[in-house]
Amino acid sequence: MRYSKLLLPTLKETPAEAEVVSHRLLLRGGFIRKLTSGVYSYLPLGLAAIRKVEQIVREEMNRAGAQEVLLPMVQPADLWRESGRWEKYGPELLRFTDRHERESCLGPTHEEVITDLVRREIHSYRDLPVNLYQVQTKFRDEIRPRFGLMRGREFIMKDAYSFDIDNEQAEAEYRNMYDTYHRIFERCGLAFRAVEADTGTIGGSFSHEFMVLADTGEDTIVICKDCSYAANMEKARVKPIEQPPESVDLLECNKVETPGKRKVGAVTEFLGISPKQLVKTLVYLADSQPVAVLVRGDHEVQPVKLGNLLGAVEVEMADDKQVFDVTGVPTGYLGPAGLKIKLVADREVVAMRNFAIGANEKNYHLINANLGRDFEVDEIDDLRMVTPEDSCPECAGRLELTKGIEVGHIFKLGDSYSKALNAVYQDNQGEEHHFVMGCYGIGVSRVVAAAIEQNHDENGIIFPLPVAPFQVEILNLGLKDKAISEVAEQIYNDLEKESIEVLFDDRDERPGIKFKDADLIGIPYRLTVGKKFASDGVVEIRKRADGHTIELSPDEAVRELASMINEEMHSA
RNA sequence: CGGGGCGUAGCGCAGCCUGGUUAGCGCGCCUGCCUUGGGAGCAGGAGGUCGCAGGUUCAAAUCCUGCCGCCCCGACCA
Repeated sequence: MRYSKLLLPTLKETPAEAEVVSHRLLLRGGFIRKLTSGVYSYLPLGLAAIRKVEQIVREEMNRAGAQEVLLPMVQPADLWRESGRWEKYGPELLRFTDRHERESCLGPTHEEVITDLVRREIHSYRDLPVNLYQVQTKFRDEIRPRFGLMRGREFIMKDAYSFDIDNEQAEAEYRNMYDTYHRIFERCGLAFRAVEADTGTIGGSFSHEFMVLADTGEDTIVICKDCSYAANMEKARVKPIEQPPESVDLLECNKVETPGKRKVGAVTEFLGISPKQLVKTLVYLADSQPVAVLVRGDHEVQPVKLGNLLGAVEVEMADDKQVFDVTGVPTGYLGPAGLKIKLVADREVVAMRNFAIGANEKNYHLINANLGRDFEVDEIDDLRMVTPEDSCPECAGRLELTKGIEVGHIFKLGDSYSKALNAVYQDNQGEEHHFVMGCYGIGVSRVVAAAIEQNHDENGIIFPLPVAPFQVEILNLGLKDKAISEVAEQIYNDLEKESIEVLFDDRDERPGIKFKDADLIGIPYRLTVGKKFASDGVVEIRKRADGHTIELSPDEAVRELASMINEEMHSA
């Protein structure tokens, strides 16, 4: 492709709206332009990168035995009512009515549609298992779109749905997809990790997220340095402590005045104890029902774990006023003893002895309180966030917290959708069973953003070869010099003959501009034809990632590039 | 939705507080000259409903009211 013919409007300055690096570079590099909040147009370079990811995804999905389909984006409300999600899904589902007043929505995901298709077309165990996927634009009316392609309202997603005869087969397919996802992200040249994840609103029994490791990621994940355990913070288990504490004498529980001491730090300092000897009482609203949660003073509640324990969809912390309305106690002095609302405790609290709690009275705390003697709780579970001080729940090894960008998510769905939509097949006895389903998503457009978040420097993008819009960029720095231009043209033709994807910067621009643009758009290999050819008969190959430069004759350069690229593409 | 901020040329901004000529600056764009290994230089030029609608005023980018859009911080997710 000739640069002079390409719509590639690079920007010297960063548009004010872009905060994160991938957003900035995608805008500056002329990959995308915003139409409206969370909705972007893909320009040729942006599309090329998207296509690269799509191609890898298709090859690996096909290899894994899945078949590609393309499902409608506009979906009837009735189908969503059947699954119960018309009510459940919330405002993220963009709803509208057509001219006949039929209610519809824009597909944020396709469990309903695919299950409907399969229930109509597949009736026999002989046609199973089946895994159907598509690559399609999804629309989710995000509360707050941001970060460019990282969290748009409209985005390109690969979603796959598997239908199996039983759990065993479904789990085999889940593993198949787990392996396939590993291959996909490896081929994309990304550093990533599969982590145990919460199943969220899609539901189902277990699930993994695939996280691209990048400091700018929105999710915090926990990985074990000593084994393969990795999990999303929402899900990360805390290793149960060895039971129970040596026999400690239970001291007498006393009320002490703690004037104005509300925060854990202030209270413990005042009392001369460690935050580990205090239990804090936090009030949450779980589907609007108040519940008090007990955790050790230096720990944090993990709301998703709490929601799972309570079977609640929405869990939020109560504000000071709500707390007072529900308990009659100002925040800072809440305690479990005598509280009238539902009370749950983190597992670790059980092992504590003689600890401090709020007295449920302004300016007072209780010391030497003990669970079982001074108060009871309704339920006990792992409810806190893990910390780097915890050890791995699997191997007791060292844990590390890192940031990640979720680019893929796989779920074992079970039969929740097939039951809701009454999707059944007959087994070899003629008996009807519900399909056992799984679903598997990859945020294709997000993968491109994540690749940039993970691979860039101060000058611009450094694309991994497999997802780069072009593999090589040729700079002709001697446009007015016939000999130089002829060689540049020759190399361009030769590389294209080798099926190498090449962008040829043949613009009538000064060298500085070409170099800066080349760095910005991040094509992995740069081949410069300039005055060194005139003087020494050599051209220059430079690797964007490490700046490594070699000088070769034009013929050698073509051969060298072809072999480097081939090797790199096939080593993954 | 709650909290904060912004809307002036394609992009980045100044001007607004304290109303008053042809609304500026840098980058980009067009023409010519010149230059050609890291976003050159000179000369000339095009480009603006000052987000929209009302209002106050002799006079509004500037003051007031309402609306719209966008960005950032929290709850959602590929």
